[in-house]
Amino acid sequence: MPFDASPEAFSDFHAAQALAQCELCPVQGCMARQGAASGFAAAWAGMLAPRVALMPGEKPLFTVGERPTALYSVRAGCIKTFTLDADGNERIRAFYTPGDLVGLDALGGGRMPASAVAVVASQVCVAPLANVRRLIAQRPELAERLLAQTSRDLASALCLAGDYTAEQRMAAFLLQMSDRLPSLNGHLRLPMPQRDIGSHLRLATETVCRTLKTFQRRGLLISETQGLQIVKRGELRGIAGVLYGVREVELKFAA
Amino acid sequence: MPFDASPEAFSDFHAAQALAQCELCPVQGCMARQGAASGFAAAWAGMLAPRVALMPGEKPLFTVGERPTALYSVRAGCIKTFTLDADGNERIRAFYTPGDLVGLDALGGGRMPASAVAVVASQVCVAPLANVRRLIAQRPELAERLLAQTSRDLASALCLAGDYTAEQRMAAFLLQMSDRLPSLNGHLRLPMPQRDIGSHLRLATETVCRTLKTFQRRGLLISETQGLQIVKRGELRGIAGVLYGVREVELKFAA
DNA sequence: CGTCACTTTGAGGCTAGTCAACGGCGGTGG
DNA sequence: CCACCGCCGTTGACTAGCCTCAAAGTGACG
Repeated sequence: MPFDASPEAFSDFHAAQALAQCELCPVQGCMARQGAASGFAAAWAGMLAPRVALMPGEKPLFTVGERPTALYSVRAGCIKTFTLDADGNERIRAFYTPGDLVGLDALGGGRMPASAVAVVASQVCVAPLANVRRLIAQRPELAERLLAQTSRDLASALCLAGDYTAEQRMAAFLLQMSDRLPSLNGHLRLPMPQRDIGSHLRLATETVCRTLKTFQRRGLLISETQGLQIVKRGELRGIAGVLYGVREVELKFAA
Repeated sequence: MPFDASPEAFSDFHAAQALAQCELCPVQGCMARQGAASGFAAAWAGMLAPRVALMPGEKPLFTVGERPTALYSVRAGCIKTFTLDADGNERIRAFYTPGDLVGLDALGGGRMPASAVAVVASQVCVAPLANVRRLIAQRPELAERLLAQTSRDLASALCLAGDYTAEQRMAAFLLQMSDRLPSLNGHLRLPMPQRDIGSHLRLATETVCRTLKTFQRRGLLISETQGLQIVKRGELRGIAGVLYGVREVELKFAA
């Protein structure tokens, strides 16, 4: 198969994603909220390098140890970042879906802390760091947005670093994905295989599978080929607990 | 004992820490490197609220769920951030030692994702967010520094989120602490009890203790009352692997 | 219709957690 | 000055959750 990830080559599903407008981009996203700063979007868009298409199995977007040269805004598809352990196994650090910024964890050091490849046919916008720096100097609000996004990533990474059971992790992961991925009337299609989910959540693929089955047996969801349907979102939230950003539980702590 | 954490009340050890100059502060830190921007340090220092003294067991620096109002630069001592799980157990998200910035993971959301208390008698500089924002508008390089620091925190949090053994975690933690804490000719004094270390590394306190003993039995370190001495730093690095930012191992991956 | 990657299921083992008990140290009060 | 108490660290025995290994089932695709 030739290297072809143009929108035409996408499935219907991905075509829908590709059509998502640039408001998805966290850098541009809050424009509407902030009103003003009308020239900002144009300034950001104007410094982007040409968009890049990525297919799974193709060349990585970047590789661990490289010098960081750009930030990447996911426009369609799904990107994963990972490192390899001593046995050559992937340790997936994060999945990035349309609207996410890839590369924020490299801004502090001189080296990429991970490699990045596409999980499915994907498109990313490339923002060269030199341009980003220049734009920051002109428009400090860009820095604030990047900072806010990095901060959110940090908060969720710190959460994932905690000690939670397989069910808690899976529940939180599914809820998160259903928030971030477009669902076609309730049917959620997970772009990554269970092996990747496990590698991200620190679970064996067998455990991922078994946990899904358990959830299904309890009627929390219906698993389908290459996807699933969440039935009892509330109960999943209860299982995920703190891992899913809901704060109702905190009232208990006062007691 | 009254609320008194003035330098005079500190032990010799903490007094030494308190004397650390403001170059520790990551916001000011790279001044020397960057040369130029001479007015920057003064601008930063000028907008700081009065320094705060904290004692363990006293009122938290901030509490989970609060609206973020400031960033905090640790000047002396040790601060930990944590949340409580359903059973009321602490889950320690991070330790902050002199030179660290606390609160970066709150910049993206409207709520503090954790509470913060002192582990030992500590002092922090308070940088009100309103002032920070104002200063960012004037001096974009501040945003870049905060971004770099947040990015580093993110990279290390993503690392800690991975699947590693008790020994790997402990080795990485000890190496990190020996980098960040002042050591008196090789003698490293850990400010936090083993229970806290375990809560941070997702290990039972018994496991922390056993792992330390194992390291000692192998001659990697000598554990002392309230501290330890690292003997074979190289071997500890080998155990920590990717968790400690050393990249030598990567050569193996090429094969 | 065969291949291949992914998913599913079962059996067994290991890491680290839990539970329980003890020793040491520092503070506190008689 | 010493007995007491509480926190912390230490050690052992047992347990549980999850991983490993193995093998069969399923779907996508050439």
